Amino acid sequence: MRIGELSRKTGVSVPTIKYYVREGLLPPGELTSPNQATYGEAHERRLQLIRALLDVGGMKVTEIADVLAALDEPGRPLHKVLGAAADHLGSGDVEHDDAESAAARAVVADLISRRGWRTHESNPAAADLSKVLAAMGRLGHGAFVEVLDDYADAAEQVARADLRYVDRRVAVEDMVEAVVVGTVLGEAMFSALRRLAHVNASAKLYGTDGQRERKTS
Amino acid sequence: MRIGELSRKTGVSVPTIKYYVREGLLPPGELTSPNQATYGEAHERRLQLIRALLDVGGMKVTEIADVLAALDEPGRPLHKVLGAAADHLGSGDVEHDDAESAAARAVVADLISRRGWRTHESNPAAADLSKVLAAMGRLGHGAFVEVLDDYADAAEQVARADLRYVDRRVAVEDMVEAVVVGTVLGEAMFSALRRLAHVNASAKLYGTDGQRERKTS
DNA sequence: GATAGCGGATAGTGCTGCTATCCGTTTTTC
DNA sequence: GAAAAACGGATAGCAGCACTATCCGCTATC
Repeated sequence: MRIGELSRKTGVSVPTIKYYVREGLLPPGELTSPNQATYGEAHERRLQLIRALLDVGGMKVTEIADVLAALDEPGRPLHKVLGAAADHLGSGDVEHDDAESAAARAVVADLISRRGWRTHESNPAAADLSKVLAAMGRLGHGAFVEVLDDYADAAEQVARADLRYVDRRVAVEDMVEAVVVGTVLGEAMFSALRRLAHVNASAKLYGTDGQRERKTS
Repeated sequence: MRIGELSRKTGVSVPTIKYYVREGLLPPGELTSPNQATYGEAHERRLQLIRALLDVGGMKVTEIADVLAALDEPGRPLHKVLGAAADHLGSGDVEHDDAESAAARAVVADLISRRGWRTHESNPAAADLSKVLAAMGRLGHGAFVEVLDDYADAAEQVARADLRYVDRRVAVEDMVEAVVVGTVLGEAMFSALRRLAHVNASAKLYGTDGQRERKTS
């Protein structure tokens, strides 16, 4: 397959494919002449993965490059791949040093120990959680912690479902990719489901349907 | 309060505050002279909200402008505010017209009817969900639909918790804002919790702790 | 042998979220 | 009451991102 066909099959323009190769997202095609190359199914699949992580997962090109590099490494350390994939899910690195932040960190520490979670406050996700809670506190929505355990229950359920899916994958080769897809696209999936459930729940409560059109900017 | 103090209190630089005013995110200060203005607590709070939606919620400046404009409208139509807030959560508007998309739409329609959700396929969230499922299908992870109901259960639980929190707000004034904060920051909160739960679940299963440091690029 | 497509390289684009600079005025400080 | 700082308002510039356009000399194809 030459680059034009790859472009047609995936819907990604030829210059964009070249760009991905330059950025290390996509391995270059195999050269048959000094200036001719062929691409295989692996390239097609990888392009689909790139577009999914980019369009649906909302990842940045450099983040995707990190994930794919970790994915291609022979001795893939799972936590490295996952870490690269999770980086984009975190909040910005804005540091606050106020009372809200301290209180939020305490709440997170309590949550972790209360639920017996085998993790530590040094986990980036814990820091992100603190940031969210601190921001809520600053906005006068500190009472949101009252539903924290409901959220945690739901998160545990989703995590169990993710593991169940990954565990079902027989080949270890596919497993790492399954984890990445599950983590990144699963996030988008839950987000959409949450909005649907939200509409449903408020329809039941208030009798409105909450339908609307997508903004067409 | 003059702009310098507002800047010091919120940690937002003076030029950035001016920029937010220009973009309509923040109302201008009250003029005391042709070129002097004062700001009140409302400005301080609004700035905190802007920073939270921007840094933690990952919203764009124009999206925040839409949300805040809807929030300031006298006869706030809740679904309009929510819609503006939800726009940023959607996936890109990339249209595919393949078999995967059709199958995904069917799965979504089935899910909605099976769960008796009071919504319709025309809901943007339903379209987003279809896009996610279609992308998974294209990647050979179509089997992920097997955990769709676990996700939906969790989403329902989170939606119920959100409504419970919002319902607790006595003043209707604060309610709309509570919905926005709950929707946008709640998303970030769940994301962090999911990652924590993920680490915990895989630690229980595989005995690893999955700890890692945040990339410092 | 013409024409289309190719690989590789470099430069440019549109958008986003600020940041820098300037102006003339006002407030503060000494 | 003079110097310095801060201010409001306007315009211009910047860095990062995800491409996109153009050009080159070469190659596959009709």
